[in-house]
Amino acid sequence: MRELPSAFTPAEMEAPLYEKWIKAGYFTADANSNKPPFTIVIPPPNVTGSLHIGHALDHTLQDTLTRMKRMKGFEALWLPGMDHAGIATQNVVEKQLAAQGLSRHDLGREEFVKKVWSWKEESGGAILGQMRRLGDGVDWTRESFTMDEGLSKAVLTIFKRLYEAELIYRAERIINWCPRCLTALSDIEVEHKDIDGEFVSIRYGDGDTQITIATTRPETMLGDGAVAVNPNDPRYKDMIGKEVLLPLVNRMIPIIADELVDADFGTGAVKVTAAHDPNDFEMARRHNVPMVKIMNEHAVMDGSGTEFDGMDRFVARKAVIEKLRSMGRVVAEKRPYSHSVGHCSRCETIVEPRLSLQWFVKVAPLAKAAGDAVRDGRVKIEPAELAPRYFDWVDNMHDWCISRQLWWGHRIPVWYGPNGEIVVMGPDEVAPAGYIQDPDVLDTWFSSALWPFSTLGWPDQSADLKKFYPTSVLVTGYDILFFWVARMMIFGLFAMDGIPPFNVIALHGLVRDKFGKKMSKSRGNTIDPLEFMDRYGSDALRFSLARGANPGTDQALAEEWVAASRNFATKLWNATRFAMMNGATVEGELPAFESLGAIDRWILSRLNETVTEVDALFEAFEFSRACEMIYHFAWDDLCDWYLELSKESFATSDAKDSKRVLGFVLDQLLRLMHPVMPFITEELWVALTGGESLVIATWPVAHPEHADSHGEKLITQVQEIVTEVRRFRSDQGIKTSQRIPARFVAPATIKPYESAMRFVLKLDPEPAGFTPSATVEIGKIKVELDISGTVDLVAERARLTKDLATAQKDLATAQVKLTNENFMAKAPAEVVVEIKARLVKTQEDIDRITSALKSLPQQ
RNA sequence: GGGUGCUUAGCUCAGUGGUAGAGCGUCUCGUUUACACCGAGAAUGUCGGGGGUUCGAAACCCUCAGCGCCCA
Repeated sequence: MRELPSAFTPAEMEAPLYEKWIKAGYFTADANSNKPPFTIVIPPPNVTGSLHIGHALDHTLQDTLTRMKRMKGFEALWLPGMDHAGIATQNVVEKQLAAQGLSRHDLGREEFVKKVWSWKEESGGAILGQMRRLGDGVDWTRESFTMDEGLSKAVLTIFKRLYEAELIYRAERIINWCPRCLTALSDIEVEHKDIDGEFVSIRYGDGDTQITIATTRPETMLGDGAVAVNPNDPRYKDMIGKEVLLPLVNRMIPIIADELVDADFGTGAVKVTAAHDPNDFEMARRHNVPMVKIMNEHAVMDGSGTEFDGMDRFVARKAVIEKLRSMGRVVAEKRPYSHSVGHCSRCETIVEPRLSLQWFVKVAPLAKAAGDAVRDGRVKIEPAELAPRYFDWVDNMHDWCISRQLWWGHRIPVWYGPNGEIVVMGPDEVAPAGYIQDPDVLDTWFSSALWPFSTLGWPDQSADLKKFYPTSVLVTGYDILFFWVARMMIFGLFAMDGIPPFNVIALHGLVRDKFGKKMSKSRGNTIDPLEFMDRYGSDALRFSLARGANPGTDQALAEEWVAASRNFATKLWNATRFAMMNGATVEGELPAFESLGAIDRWILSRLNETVTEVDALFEAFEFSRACEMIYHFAWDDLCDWYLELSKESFATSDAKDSKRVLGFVLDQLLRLMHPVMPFITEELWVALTGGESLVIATWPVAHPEHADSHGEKLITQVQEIVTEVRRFRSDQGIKTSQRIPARFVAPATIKPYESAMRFVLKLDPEPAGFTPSATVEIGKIKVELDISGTVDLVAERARLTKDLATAQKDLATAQVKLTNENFMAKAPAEVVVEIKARLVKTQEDIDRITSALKSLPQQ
């Protein structure tokens, strides 16, 4: 057993501990072991990203589960890695090039991709180092990257299989286009935000045939192919089938009828711009309306054949309105008009719906399977209340646009022949000579969706895949339920013959600021987890996050709370140090439970309850409640009561049994806390036990034979006595350090703990001729005190009066119930018994306090 | 507009039928040899409003109000 330094210093102690674990290879999983597997794949962070507070939470929970399962004897694998983040990464490197006045086209595709790889090697993956600081017990030997050779092979394999199953197709559709990133986006890469726009009513047509449409995007009228009204709208019934003049363009366009048009919205007539709006596109397909493109890829007006060509879309909007106004065709203008507009989730640019030829995944049949896996219970969503959100998403999923007009990513494995042939190449297949590969790459999430099995070696039937698939649990924020989770489910079920990629989806919430506000750069209320780790240690940050993590709900985080967790760590440190100084030991058998004193039995009983509860709570992903229990056991039960009540025996006897009990309790507590606070517990446990490492120690097991309700009641009484005497002392203004002669008048059951109580309360034995000047009564127990000087009668009267009022209130509540016939007739017997007991006790209290008040000397 | 959640102590949140809880903060006292990153004591709530079910409601139902999130 070695001596503990006087304080825990995270900055010095954490990094070497992590090194120790890595060197020992504790986190390296063995696919050939005969232990049952426990697998978590990390939701892959972005290669350009760094650790933010949301990661810190997500990782803390995953690490907690993995470490606990490892201690429980599972072959635990927590697999780390990153995704290649197509747009984000390409943006980073293009920015660097731009600084030198270059574009990616100056380099050419091959050179540019090389450049991205070297960026990745030099500056990518900052988050990996930060994960080490957090203490993530991941298996670095299995670190994966979506662009790795093996994972790329998985991408080619599944693409080909999906294509052959006719679940991937190419078509010209309206997609979300980012005019800045110059690529298509999927629906989930678009964020809808309300903006202050305008709503303009424009008169189309002349003479007899006139109709007023209303729009938020006047500039797109240059591409209109029709005007649509609801077929049941009496205002326009007669106009259906007629043609009106499209102003500015001077083209005649038809008036069509479609159910999609909401007669109550705007003027009830809408323009149909098939090539620039998804709803219009649908209507146009039904009615054979021509699709006129009037913008180029930069969202600059192009091909309209009007004076507006060459203008940016927003410049053109103003110009078009101005021109129409001058023609007297603007009937109404509403400004500002708040409406929802899609923005590129990467660069915030307003997305342009654009008609273009892209590759899609046909998701309906796949999504149905993903929904069913949860519906029929093969996959559990925790908390279950969030399942409806999942269903809502998978049951209404649109086809997924997977092609991206980027260079960084998995290039679409499709080759086009000279006569329009299309061939799809799997891994190791070579396209026929003269064929040209599709220039686009796949959506990053296409490869992320394979993560739970591509990282384990799929499509090869590897040992890892056999041992560790399906993964045990996916831990992630509910905010990305749609992003990765649904897609991993879809592809996992397809690729792995119907076996879902995880058994449980455990969802947590977002970390918010101390007032519960969402963190954002613009608000300036973001929290940097690295700063908090610097200041308070990783354990403190982890404990704060885990303690706040109620399933599926957001949590607030404040610096003061992380400081409080650090204080808790320090408390634990000092308690262990104190225990070791007093000879706490883990050597030898634990003494027979029945032979122990009530204080020792009590702490063992409390430990048993804590172990049982904490284990169940962690298993149920109830991190907050588990941490809460640990906190109260360690601080209240162990430090405030057990250690305090034991001090007297440690000081005056060899306390052999207590030393062994204390050693046992601390040993078990440190094991229990290790998954959440790995660093400090490791340091303490090794010092206390001389063991190799907590990482590979066994998880505490419950000791039902230690459950001791009688002992617990006894100590509860002891606690009441101590608290009441302290309260008396405080009310009387007696310093805690002042010793007071006292006499205990207590039943035999309490007698054995009198000396411990005297020690805690600084009460001296009564001298000869002891005359008490005050009495503190707790039920039938009396503590008579001889305080030097006079008793503060005012304070004493106040104390007793307050107690009397409380007792009288309790008595009244009990009486009301017991005189209620309905209550007596209908309430369960055990409740009635309880209330009756309460009545008796409060009545006794009242009698006792009343007489104490009477016997108090008058001023 | 559709869906969904929330409203409990100054702040952030637990608490799914039997006398309202925690952490942080606040107030008072205290250098008692583990710990001042500490100890002891204290104060603080018509559980958003209204109605209902029940012997009994913070909890279950209805309704109103306010706030939030997701989707469109």
